Amino acid sequence: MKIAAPPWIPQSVQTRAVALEVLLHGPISRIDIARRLNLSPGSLTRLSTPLIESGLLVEINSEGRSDWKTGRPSKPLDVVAASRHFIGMKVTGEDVTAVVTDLRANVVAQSYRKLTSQVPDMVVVQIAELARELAERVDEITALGIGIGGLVNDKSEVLSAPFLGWQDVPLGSMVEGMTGIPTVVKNDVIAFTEAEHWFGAASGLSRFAVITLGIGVGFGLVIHNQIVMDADYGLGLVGHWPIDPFGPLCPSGHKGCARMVLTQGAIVQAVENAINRNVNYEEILQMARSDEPVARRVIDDAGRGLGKLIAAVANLTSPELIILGGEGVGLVEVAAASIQEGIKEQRDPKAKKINFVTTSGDNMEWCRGAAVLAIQEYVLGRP
Amino acid sequence: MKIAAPPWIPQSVQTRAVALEVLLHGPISRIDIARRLNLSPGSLTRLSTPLIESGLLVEINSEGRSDWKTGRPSKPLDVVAASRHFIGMKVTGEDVTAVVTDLRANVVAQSYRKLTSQVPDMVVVQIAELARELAERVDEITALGIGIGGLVNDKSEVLSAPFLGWQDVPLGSMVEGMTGIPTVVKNDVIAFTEAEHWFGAASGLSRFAVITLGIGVGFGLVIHNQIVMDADYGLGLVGHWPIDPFGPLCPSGHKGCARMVLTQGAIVQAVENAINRNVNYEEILQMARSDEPVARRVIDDAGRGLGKLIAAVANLTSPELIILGGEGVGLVEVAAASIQEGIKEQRDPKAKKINFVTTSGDNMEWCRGAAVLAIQEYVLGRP
DNA sequence: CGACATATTTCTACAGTGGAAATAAGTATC
DNA sequence: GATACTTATTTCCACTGTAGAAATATGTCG
Repeated sequence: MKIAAPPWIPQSVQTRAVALEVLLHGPISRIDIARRLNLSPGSLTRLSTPLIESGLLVEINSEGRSDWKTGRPSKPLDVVAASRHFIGMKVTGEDVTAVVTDLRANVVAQSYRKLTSQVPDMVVVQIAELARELAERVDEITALGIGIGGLVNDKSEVLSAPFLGWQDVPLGSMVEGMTGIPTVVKNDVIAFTEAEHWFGAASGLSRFAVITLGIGVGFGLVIHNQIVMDADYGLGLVGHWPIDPFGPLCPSGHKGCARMVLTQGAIVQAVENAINRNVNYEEILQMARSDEPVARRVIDDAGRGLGKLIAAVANLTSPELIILGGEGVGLVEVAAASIQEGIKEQRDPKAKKINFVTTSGDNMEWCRGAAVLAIQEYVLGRP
Repeated sequence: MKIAAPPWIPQSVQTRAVALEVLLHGPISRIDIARRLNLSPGSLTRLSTPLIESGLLVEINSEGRSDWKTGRPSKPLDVVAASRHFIGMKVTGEDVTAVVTDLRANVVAQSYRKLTSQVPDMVVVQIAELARELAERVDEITALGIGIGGLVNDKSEVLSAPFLGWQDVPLGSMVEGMTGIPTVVKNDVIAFTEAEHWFGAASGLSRFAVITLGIGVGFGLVIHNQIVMDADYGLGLVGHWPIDPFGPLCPSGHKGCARMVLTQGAIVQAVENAINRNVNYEEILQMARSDEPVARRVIDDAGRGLGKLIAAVANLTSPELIILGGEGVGLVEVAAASIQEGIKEQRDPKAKKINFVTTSGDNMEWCRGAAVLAIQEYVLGRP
């Protein structure tokens, strides 16, 4: 397992800016970079040359330039995505899922480990084993990112992780100590949001929101190109969002809050209570599709609630896009009509239409998000 | 009436940054500016000298430096606030209120005019008269800002202003043409928000929210030091915020939305309906204070609703501060307890306490806000 | 093939920066 | 009151990174 990697070209602020521009905005010509960064063409030659020589960037053939014909064709620059590799891990109360990605967060390997214990020291051992296993599959690993549901401080210390019963666990430094790989730990929803921002549906947007459905309800917000976060981030405040004044009571004494209406657990519970037998989430979605009345009703209630939440987010933060993700995102397709109903209830008809998209709902998305944490740490350096 | 004013020192980006730092963060020593802007002390001498020579900045005596004793005392720099004057106007369906302020948005004169017509051409004539009248009271006017309730495009064109029945009125250029004063027009809540950001309770904060109560319910949001705004801004989307599922029906068919619960008109209406006589808003607040049951109930319902709205804003946007303003802000003191109740209903007890403050509720605040639009336009120049 | 259009490179003058050292202006100590 | 000390500000200089002009590269079009 090789860990060291060529350092990101930290030379000047502008060199970094150029490299970042190429990383985020794909193959792009020098002249376009110059325009985006307000630099002269001459400066761009100066800045890009050492990046190409170092092997981080390459010139590629422009090929199909449909809109332009005349003039010297540009030689777009692109990052050599495979020149660095990163590990991303998602830690839950039961298991650790992990992927290896390249610089553009493309997944090149993955693995999984069931937790045998929730004691921090034991978990760290399993994380380290998993990291070692994955590191064998590529030349070298540059950095490791871990996403975890809970309150995380300063990219390393887990202040509280309810699913693991953790309190004040310096996970980042523990893993770093055991693996030797530079490690960054952050909240899982933040990781997911950053991944969408850099390499996902929100690429290029400066203002968007993320709502994740799964075990809990997560919320991420990017405004003016930066994630919005404070010390409370990770408590899952949006899980308390009141959706149905007559809904089930949550442990905090709230009636019908988001986590009691939108989560997979809540939906399964509601249906099971009514039909008196065990079903799983996917089955419920299927039942709703074929208009089985109980499932249909529960799904529609959730859809309407989600619509109201979407509208609330849109009304307060005006995102260009809302991304719906998480394992429970299957709801969105089945409840499409009731989501629109919910939106309509809370949104001025004169306001512009709310754009939203769903992600695949694949569990690996969380790992990819964690890998993006590592990529960002590597690329942006100490802020 | 003199209009021309010494131009803001637009020389270099950094010179502007220094001037802005002094404008916003009051008397401040060169060394502190250097630290804030990440510049060397030497650079600060270079940058500040021409600003002092031009008369925009002055050295003042440091006087009481309570925390430090030894070393050469600093000579803090301050802007000569009285060196420029600005007009700020708030236009409603019935009247125009206006103030003259200095560079720090301190009010030095004010005036008022009842609108004799709502026809754009006539309104512009009255605005121009008012501007001329105010301009006589100071040496010269640098710029004019107008705040208006509605959708405004590009600092000048009013796309729609329901209270005036306007549609696509190029108010900015009309006023500029008639007065010769550089004019900027924006939404009134944005103006209010910017004023709080630059010179009000949110000075120095990078993330805060504003909720205004009055004829309508307004919402302003600043995140990462920039106002959050899109093309819909000015529609008053937060006025549709659902507060009471059993509340009065609004013209858009929403039940108990914010404007039907929180506005002065809604509160007066609710009380009058119950007691069968005419009362005004201030009387109702007084009645509630002495626990008159109808007023108490209406005020408490509004308070609880406002609390829920405050909590929603806090849950989604994590502001460092929420500022409550507008003519109807008297509600906040009288309904303090029920506001806390409303917050409690929607906020995780583990989340940190929400900070909020109220402004005076003086109508002049809107004008001051409009003046800040003019100040910003002058200081920041074309962006 | 020559005219044209656009991208990229080369070259140069120069503005703006950090950093060291000097200077200024106070307090603390004896 | 002299001296040491502390911090703010200024002076000065070497140097980096920039824009901008001009040259060059490389394609399309007629």
